Amino acid sequence: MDGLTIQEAAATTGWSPRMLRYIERAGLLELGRSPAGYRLYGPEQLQRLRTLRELLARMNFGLAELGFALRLRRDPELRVAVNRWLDAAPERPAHVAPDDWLRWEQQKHQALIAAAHTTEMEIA
Amino acid sequence: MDGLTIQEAAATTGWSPRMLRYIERAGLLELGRSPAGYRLYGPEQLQRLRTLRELLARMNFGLAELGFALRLRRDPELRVAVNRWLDAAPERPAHVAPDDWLRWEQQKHQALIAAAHTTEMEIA
DNA sequence: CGCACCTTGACAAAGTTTTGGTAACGTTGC
DNA sequence: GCAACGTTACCAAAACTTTGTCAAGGTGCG
Repeated sequence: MDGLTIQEAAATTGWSPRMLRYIERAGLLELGRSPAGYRLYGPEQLQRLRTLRELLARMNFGLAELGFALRLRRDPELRVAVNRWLDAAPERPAHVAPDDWLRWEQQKHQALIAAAHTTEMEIA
Repeated sequence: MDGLTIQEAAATTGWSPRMLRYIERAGLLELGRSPAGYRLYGPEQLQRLRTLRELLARMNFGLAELGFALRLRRDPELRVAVNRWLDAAPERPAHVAPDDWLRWEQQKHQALIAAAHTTEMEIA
């Protein structure tokens, strides 16, 4: 059988087995199965899982959001509806820093504020 | 001054004043302000707010997700990164119903399962 | 057989987001 | 000037997501 088992995959990708199942459930990764139903992680899947880690960390978002992006590209009706709504949207990105977005409102970790790179350099 | 105050807007759109501020903060709606700093809701904004309610209810997602869609269309780097990752993704939408997505795992409201319209009619 | 792994399903601790409230202070209009 | 509204900032309850863990049972292999 070609493919690592979930525990081996966890070891080489840094995800926990629990999260590997979660990711599959979210529709973000398709896996082969052994005759007995064991998940099989091939080189391609392992690569994708590692990339996924970097992506989420680097761009600062989560599985739910990626899941929505996927849903968006698969469901034309949804895509149209969302785009239509957004098309009438603000062109000037307001004053919110690109990192913030839907993630403020937790003035608990106010340390984050320090990292704000005020996007204010194209006024004139 | 043309535009309703937040309380009036709340009354005609069905959102609470709290949520109207939240929506603005999320970058999903741009508002004019009175000289004194009062938010001003014009017909256009009111319309958008009503549409927004329908959209979220009908397509079953939330403000966070819409915020991500907005972020996605404004941040090219993010868009490219996400698309590149998804491009290597499963073409056959797995077996998950379009409503589910990242919203299962709460077997508490199992009533939802009844509404699942199994997308299984193009096998042969 | 037996041990270490896999499966799914459930419960639940943690962590975040969502939403409401309240406090402190400014504005509007009678 | 006072009542009814607006503003922001903060705290906190509720809801949801994320992640771990455990139970009941199947698989792989020495």
